[in-house]
This record gives sequence, C-alpha cells and structure tokens, in this order.
Amino acid sequence: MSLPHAILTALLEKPSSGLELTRRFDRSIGYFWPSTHQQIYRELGKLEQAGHIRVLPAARPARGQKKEYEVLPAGREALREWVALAEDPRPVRDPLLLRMRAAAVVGAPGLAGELRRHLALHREQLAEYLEIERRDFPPERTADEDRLRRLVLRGGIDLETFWTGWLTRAIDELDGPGPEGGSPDAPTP
Amino acid sequence: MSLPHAILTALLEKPSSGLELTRRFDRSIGYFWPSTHQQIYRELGKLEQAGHIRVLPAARPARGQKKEYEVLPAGREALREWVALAEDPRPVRDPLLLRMRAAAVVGAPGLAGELRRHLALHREQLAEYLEIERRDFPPERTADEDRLRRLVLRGGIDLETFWTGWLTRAIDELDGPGPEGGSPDAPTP
DNA sequence: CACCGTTGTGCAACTAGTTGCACAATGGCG
DNA sequence: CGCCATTGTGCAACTAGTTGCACAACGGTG
Repeated sequence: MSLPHAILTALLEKPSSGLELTRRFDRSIGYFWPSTHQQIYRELGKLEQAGHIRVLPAARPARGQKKEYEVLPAGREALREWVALAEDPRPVRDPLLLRMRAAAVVGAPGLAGELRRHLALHREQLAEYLEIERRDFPPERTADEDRLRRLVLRGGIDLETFWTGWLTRAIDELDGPGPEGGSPDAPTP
Repeated sequence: MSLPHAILTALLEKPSSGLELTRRFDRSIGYFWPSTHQQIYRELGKLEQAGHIRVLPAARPARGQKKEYEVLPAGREALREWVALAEDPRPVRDPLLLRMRAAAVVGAPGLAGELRRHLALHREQLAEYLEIERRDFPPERTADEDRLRRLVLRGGIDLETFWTGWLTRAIDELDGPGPEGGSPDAPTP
C-alpha cells in the first residue's frame, strides 16, 4: 500500500501530470520506491476514483493530452493517517546473498567478478547520493522541514556505504587467501 | 526467479519435506529470502514438474503424509547456471523512508516513536545474527566452504548494523534540537 | 504535406508474493 | 472410543509489480 502514498507525497510537493511524476520519481522518491509510468497511471486513476486527487481544471482531458493532478483534502488526510501507522520493516529479500549461499553448495566460478560489478554499481549510487547532498543540503542551512528529507537521504548514503564496505571486504576475502571462489567443485589445482 | 533456487539450495544441503523446508527457511535462507509454506509447496510442485527434484522413494504419497524431496542432477545444474548469472541488485523499496518523506510534507506526530520501535526490531535481529555467528562460526575454524556462508551472515550483520546506526542518529536528531518531529503543521508553541 | 521522433496516456497479460482456508493422518488423553 | 491438538499438504483468491504494446497529439524537417 505504499505506492499511492508515494504519489500523494510527490503531488503535494508539486501538482504534476503522470509523466512528470514518473520523471520526478526517477530522481527522488523513486530511490526508495521505484515505479514505472504504467503503474503510476493506474494508481492515479484509482486515487482519482477514491476522491483523493483531481485533475486540475486548466488541463482538458483528451488522449495524448496532458492532465495535471492535485491532491484534495481527503488525500492529504489519507496520507497523514498512513504516516501515523505502525508498520514493520519489510523482510530483506536479496538475490545476491542468496546466490552466495547457493555458491557455497554448487561452486562459484566468477562470483568474485559479480561482486565487483555490484560494488561498482553501489559506488555509483553512493556518488549520486553524495552529489545530491552537496547540492541540496549544504552544511550550514538546516531548514526545519528539510530535516526529514535530509535524514532520508542520509539513509540512502549509509545504506550504500554498507554495501560498498561489505562487498569490498567480501571480495578481499574471496580472492585473497585460499582457493578462488571457495568452490568445492573446482578447487585450485 | 529466486525462490526455486533458494529451495534447491536448501534441498541440496539436506533433502526435506515441504514443512521441514519451511521451518529451516525461518532460520537460515529465509533471513534474506523469506517464504511461506504455501509458496514453498507450490514451488516444490513446479520443480518436480520440471524434473529438478523428485520425491524420495521411501515416502509414500498420500494427502497429509510426509513427502521428502531430493535434488536431481538437472536441478543441480539449473542452480549452478543461476549462480553464474549476472543480476543487478534489486532497487530498494522501503516504506519507512517513504513515510519519513511524507512526514516532511504532512507532519509527523509520533514518528520518533515509530523509529524507536524499528530500532528495537533491528537490534533484535542483529543480536540473533551475532548469536548465530558465535555458535556456527567461532573465530578459529574457517573451513573453506563455510567461508561463503560466513560472508552472507556478515552481510546480515552489517546490514542490521547500518539500520541501528542510522535509526539511532535519526532519533537523536529528531527529538534533539528544534521542534519535535519536524512537523510543519504543528510547530512547537 | 508526409514522415518521424518526442511527449503523453493508457490497457492487457503475466509473475511473484500474500492471505485465508480446507482437510488428511497421527497420537495423546479423558 | 471420541475428541482435539499437531503435523503435514495443498488449493483459491487476491494484491502488487513487471513487461509489452497501442495509440493520440505535437513539432520539426525533407
């Protein structure tokens, strides 16, 4: 039940059309709740149906024609209620860790390479977050409502820092001592 | 496409029935790929259909009667192929970060409490992982095939360490300086 | 003007995970 | 013996996310 609330948040920050929303997702909310345009359009329909948002009167409704949405009081209220809810962290679900577990059983040629590839990706993401921090949250100003947004960004940064750290250590250990990849099926000759 | 491979891995470690598998998931593979018994039974059916696993002859097939599965060579091969695949990390999808973002817009009464609740949960999980490390991976022995399993566990530990660290700092900042919760709708009087 | 790339909206089918429930076999207990 | 908790298997319906595609409007270019 997160996507509709992600959309409400984005629309409250700025009324937008479906495509604008999609683009903005790609470089803000989408970092921790990614979504395709198809999904967004579908959800916009449902939100309008539910009376949580409406099309801005300025825009005329025609296929292939821009439709700007804005949040209605009911939508704001729904979002507020959702924020107040207690919700447990969703369980981790990570294929890479799973594959390492499988590699322990059936052998792991090339696993170190895959880890390096992931490391590069996470480093990239980390750099992107740091750039955003530099640009949007310079050390001096700590405007009050920005504090939460800043914390969220910090979360992203810390998360990528965890990954780069762990991957680095894992790679070190894998192609450092002993047989490469730890494969029981292909021990070092 | 991860669940079937998670199951193959578990079955290679030890042939099991559906329910045994479910239980073992809860305290090993399930930490990073949780799954319900319904899902597991369904997947076991598909894997058998595909010729990747089979029912051990010892067990007789009757409703309400235990069925032990073992992995066939084809299944082992399929798992090996999957391990060798390159697969990008799946995008983060975290409702808590999303809610903080929403809180920046509609106000956040009680958010700090929710963060504390999450902190407690993550501390618990961390303790569980550390206990497993203490029990299964004492510092001296580093048996070769265990290296990967140990790294995976390390991943879990580091991940929970990230969460507890970030949450602690977030809580500090939230109810430390300035108005509580950073709510724009309910500024401190 | 005809073509084509871009912007914009959207449907349909599929995949994977969740929730709720049904029901058979077994073994212990009153 | 009849009841019931436990172990064990499984179906059905639902929810959310993914993939593939269709098609309208607009603006520029040959």
